[in-house]
Amino acid sequence: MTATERPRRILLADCDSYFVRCAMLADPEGAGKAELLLVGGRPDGRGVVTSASYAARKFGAHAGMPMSQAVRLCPRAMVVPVPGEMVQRKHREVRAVLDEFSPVVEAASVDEFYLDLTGTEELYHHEPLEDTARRIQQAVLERTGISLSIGAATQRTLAKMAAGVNKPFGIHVVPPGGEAEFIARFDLADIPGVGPAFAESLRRRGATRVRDLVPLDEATLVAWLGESRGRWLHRLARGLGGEGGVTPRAPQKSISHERTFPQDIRTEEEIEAKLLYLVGETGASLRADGLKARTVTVKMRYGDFTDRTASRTVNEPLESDRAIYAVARELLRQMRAQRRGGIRLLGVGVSRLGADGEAEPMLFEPPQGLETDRDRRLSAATDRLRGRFGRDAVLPARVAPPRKE
DNA sequence: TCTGGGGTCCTAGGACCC
DNA sequence: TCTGGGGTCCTAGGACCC
Repeated sequence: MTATERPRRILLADCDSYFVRCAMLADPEGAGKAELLLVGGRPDGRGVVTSASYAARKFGAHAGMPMSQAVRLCPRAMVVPVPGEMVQRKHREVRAVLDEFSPVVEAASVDEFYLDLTGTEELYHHEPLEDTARRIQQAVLERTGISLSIGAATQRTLAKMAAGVNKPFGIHVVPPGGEAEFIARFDLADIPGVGPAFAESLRRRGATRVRDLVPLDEATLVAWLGESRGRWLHRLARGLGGEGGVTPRAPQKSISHERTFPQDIRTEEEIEAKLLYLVGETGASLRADGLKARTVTVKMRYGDFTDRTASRTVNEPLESDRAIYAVARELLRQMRAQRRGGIRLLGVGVSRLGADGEAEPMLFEPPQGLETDRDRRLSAATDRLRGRFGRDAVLPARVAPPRKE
C-alpha cells in the first residue's frame, strides 16, 4: 500500500435469521406470530432445518439439523417450508437499498452482501464508518423489514467475522491496524473457510486458536496444509490482507438439480424415471439462462450415505433434454454396473457452460452430432408450455410429478 | 437421531502433447 | 535405448459455504 492509499473499507451485511424473517413476512398471522419457528424440512421426514428462530435455538435447534430431531428438541415449534418467493423478493429489495449506499455490492449468497465503501469518505463527510453502517442498517430495516448485522474491516474475511460479533442487529468495525488484535481472539474453527475437517487437522497438530499459529512460519503451514491454504492462513493469523476485493458476481459455472427421496429407490426403471425428471429440471434452468453445457454429471447417494459421481465432457455444447438425458443415462448405467443397491438421492448437473454460440473452447474433433435441431426445438416448445401452464404441464412419458407438499 | 439443495474451489492422477 | 519437464484437459472425490 502506498502512503497516499487509504485503507479499504469493506462491509459484510448479513441478514439476521433470514429465512425465519422471510417466513414471518410471508405469513404475518401464522408464522409471523410464532416465537418458536423452524423453517425448512420436508413433509416426508428427510429434511433438515434451514433456519431456526432465536427462541427455538435456545432449545438446541439449529440450521443443518435433521428436522425430526429439531422437532423433538422443540416440540411446540411451528414448522414451515422455505418461503422461496419471499426469499428472492427480499433479496432484491435489500440489494436495492444497499446499492444506494455503496458503489460496489456483491451478493455472496441469498442473505449476505459485501460492500466496498473505499473512496466514499468525502461522500459520507468523513463520518465514522460505524455511523454509515448504522444508517445502512436502519434504512434496510425500515424499507424491507429485514434486520442486518454489519461487520467492517480492511478485508473480506475479517469483515465477515466482525458481522458475527454482535448478532442480531449488530455492528462491529475492525479499525485499520487493529486486524491482528481482532482475529487473535478467535478459534480457528470460527474462520470462514475452516470447516470441521480443516479444524480437526489443525487440532491434531496442536493448534485450536488463531494465536497458536502466530509463532509458526509460512513454510511450516505450507507443509501442513498445502500451498494455497498454508499461505492464506499464515497471513490471516497476522491480520494481513491479500484477499480479493468486492466484485460483482462472476458468471455461473454449473447448474444442477438433485432430489432426496422419501424412501430409498432401488429398481433401475424407477431410477431412470427420476433421472429423466431431473434432466428436465436442469435442462430448463440451463435454457432459461440462455446457456449450453459441455459436461454432464450424475450424482448418486446410496443408502449408506456414500456419494458417487460420474461425468462426461462432450465436444459439442448441449441444451436439449434429450441429448443431456442420453449422456446422463449412460453415466447412470456405468455407475449402476459398478454398484447397485438402493439410493436416497439422485442428481443431474451440467457444467463447462457457455452462452449460445460461444460455449467453452472446443476440442479439435468435429462435433459428435449428439443433438439435432429437432431436439432443440422440442425443448424450446416444452419450455414455452411450462411457462404458460406450469412446470408439471409437460412431463416425459412415465414420469410422475413430485409429491405435492 | 439420521443427516437438503444449490453452489464454489481444491487436489490428485492420468492422458496427451511438445 | 532411455529419460526429462511443463502445460492442458479431463475425471472423481471431498471440503466448505449458506
